[in-house]
Amino acid sequence: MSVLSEKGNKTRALIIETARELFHRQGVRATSIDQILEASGTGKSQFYHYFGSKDEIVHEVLRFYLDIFRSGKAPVKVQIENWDDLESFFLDHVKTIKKYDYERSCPIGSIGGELASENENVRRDVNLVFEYVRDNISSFFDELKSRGELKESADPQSMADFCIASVQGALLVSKVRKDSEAAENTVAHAIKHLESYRKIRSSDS
Amino acid sequence: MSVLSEKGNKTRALIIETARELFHRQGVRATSIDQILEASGTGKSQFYHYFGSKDEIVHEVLRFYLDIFRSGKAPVKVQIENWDDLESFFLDHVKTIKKYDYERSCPIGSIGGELASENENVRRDVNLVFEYVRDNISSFFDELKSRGELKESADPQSMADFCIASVQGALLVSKVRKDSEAAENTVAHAIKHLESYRKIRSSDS
Amino acid sequence: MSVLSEKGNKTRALIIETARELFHRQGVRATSIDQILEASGTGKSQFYHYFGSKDEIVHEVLRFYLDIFRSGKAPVKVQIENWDDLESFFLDHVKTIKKYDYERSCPIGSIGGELASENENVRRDVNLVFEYVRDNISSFFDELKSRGELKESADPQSMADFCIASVQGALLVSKVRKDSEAAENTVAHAIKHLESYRKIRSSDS
Amino acid sequence: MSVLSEKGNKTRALIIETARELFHRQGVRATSIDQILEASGTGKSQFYHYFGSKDEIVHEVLRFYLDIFRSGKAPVKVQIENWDDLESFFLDHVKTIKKYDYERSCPIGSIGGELASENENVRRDVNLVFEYVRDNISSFFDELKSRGELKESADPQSMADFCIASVQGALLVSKVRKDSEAAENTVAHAIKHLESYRKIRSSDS
DNA sequence: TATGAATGAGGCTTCATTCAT
DNA sequence: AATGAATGAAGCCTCATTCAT
Repeated sequence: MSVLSEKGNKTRALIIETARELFHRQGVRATSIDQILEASGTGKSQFYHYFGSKDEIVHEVLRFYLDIFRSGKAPVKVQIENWDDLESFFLDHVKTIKKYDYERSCPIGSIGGELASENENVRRDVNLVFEYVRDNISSFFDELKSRGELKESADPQSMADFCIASVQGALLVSKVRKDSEAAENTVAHAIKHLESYRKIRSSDS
Repeated sequence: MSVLSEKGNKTRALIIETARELFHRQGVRATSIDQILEASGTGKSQFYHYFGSKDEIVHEVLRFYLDIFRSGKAPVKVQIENWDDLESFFLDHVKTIKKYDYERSCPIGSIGGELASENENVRRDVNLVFEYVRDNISSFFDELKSRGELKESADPQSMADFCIASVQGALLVSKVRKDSEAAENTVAHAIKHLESYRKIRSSDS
Repeated sequence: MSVLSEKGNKTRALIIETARELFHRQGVRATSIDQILEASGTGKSQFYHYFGSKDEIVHEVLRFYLDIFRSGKAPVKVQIENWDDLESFFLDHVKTIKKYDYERSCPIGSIGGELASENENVRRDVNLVFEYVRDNISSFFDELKSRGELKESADPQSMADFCIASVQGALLVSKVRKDSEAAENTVAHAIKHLESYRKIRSSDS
Repeated sequence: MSVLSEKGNKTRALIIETARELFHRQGVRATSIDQILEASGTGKSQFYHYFGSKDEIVHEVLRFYLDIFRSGKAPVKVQIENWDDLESFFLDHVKTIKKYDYERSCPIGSIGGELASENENVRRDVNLVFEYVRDNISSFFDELKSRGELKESADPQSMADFCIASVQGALLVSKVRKDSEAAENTVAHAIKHLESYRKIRSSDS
């Protein structure tokens, strides 16, 4: 069911995983196909046996991200059910890039930043992921609102947009700064802002 | 005083300006030196006469951005003196990318996103610009605070980080979405959040 | 008896037929084995089960052509028995390429043109077909001559050479021109020339 | 004025000449760019300094042929002024391929045969050369006719088509046969046929 | 007999950079 | 200060063929 097991093929999955890691570490354009194959220990033209082009593997990588978000296997859970989940959404993003010593930003957003202007398909793929996340977050706010736990002025969609953009910005700036400070500050502000829309503060948050 | 007039050389300035535009439109790696030269109508080795390498022109482009921020000639003013200026800081960013039909994000942040991981010098150059902007914004909050116009809980530095990150995120997401909505929503929330730190609302805001 | 039924194998026949069509449409070098397999719906190593190499399938395709000429199943009959047959030989060639909108030339001659210089076996295979056709045509002229229906100056072999070459040239030029005019003009002249060797004009021509 | 001196560049001319020779010897697809560069002693990427693609050098080679026909520097003169010239047109073609031991056919026609179906630009380029030759030949017949030296039934255009096609066919078949016989027979017949349209036979033919 | 994964050479093209003039 | 030819490494991709199952 997952992208990787779709053809039950290990090599294919290995190539995707290797590409994903390299794209995240150094960007798509900075990653050559030879590099992917060398890093994955795969022979030269296996790549084109499984993927028609470099574009296609970018597509597969983005599909992979959408997939792990959907299945909840991503390092950041996007199925937000309570304020704790929302806070984790922000904090886990920061925690994740900490693993890479703040030398990387969001693997999805960075692909978008690099390629959206030159490749419409990639732009759409990235957007699909963003939309999935946004829909999940905005559903949470919808839910809250319908339960009367959010101020009337709160607009779920716009708040979800704010969540995604502030996280993207936080990660991008932390990469440029090579430290966590800006990211931590940013998400702290974001969380505080969102909570300002709460009407009643439940004890579980 | 400006980077472009430094050597009183028009060709050099033209190359920088052309490179800047192309880097913004399609990214640094996607822009070849040949393309810069063709677009600027300059000959092949003009480039290597003025710039030692491609890295160097990236450096010059980033220096240019720092320069126009310093001289106030940038499309977005970063010398914030009042709440209107702060609001303009956000709105002008959105207004600026509207000119490009939301097909571009921040020209500085995008260079950082693309190259910070592979080129430490570029990372530092981008960071220099971010720091300049952050210092200006945080000075404004410092000033407010010293005048007692900001709540005690307000932390100027962290608020400035939030400003930069949310703008970067807003522009990145708008590029992926290819529309203004996410960016507008994001900056609206950001502005609202920052204003929540105001103690007294002056009539000029 | 036919090449295709030799092993009673449908897959093998299908591959040959598909290759034949693709070679005719786009040339041998322009046709990859993968393309043949995809077009024929056969698996990758089916090919190497039946054929040892790409060269071998070219050989089989040429054998196929020789085969259909021998069995009279070719779109052009080369067993010439009277002047009508000879005229048909020319006209049917033109009629045949008309089906392909004059975008192809002779499937046999074009393989020769493409590969004769680099592959001696192919050259011989093509030549075998040409010889078969020439022998048939020259037999007709021999027959006529022995019946006293041809002028003394007529040389059957040389006339047969002329037949083949003028047809090959007509088809090649029509492909380059992408219309029938040159081909029609050429074969009309060829026919007229050949008939100039007739001594008595029978009513059936 | 010639294609080769157009940019006054020796390397460029050398590449074209080398490509031309290799295309004639082994075909366009069988000739790699590396091979052209190695044979011409040129560095690897000089090719792309002068030519945008492999297609472009095919174009240049065909332009070269048109050029030498126009300037009369081709091994075969196409500016036909009398019957001797016409006869030479046929015989010189055969003489020319004799130099290559009948292992090549017409360098122009063979490019057409190989690429006309897949590359419309090449088809047009080849056709341009064919048209130039045809126009020259048909002008000769026109001239004859206007002088009353050709039978009324003679159609200059169609006769010119016949000339080109029979030569193309003669050369193609001689390559497949690897000897001169078929070509010599074919052109002899062609010449004889064309002369059958003469009204008065001058002594100089 | 059949499947498709694996191999590796080589093809076309792009690129940053250097050199000669 | 200026021109553009030359260089060579590397990038993306295609191909014929072999191997393991």
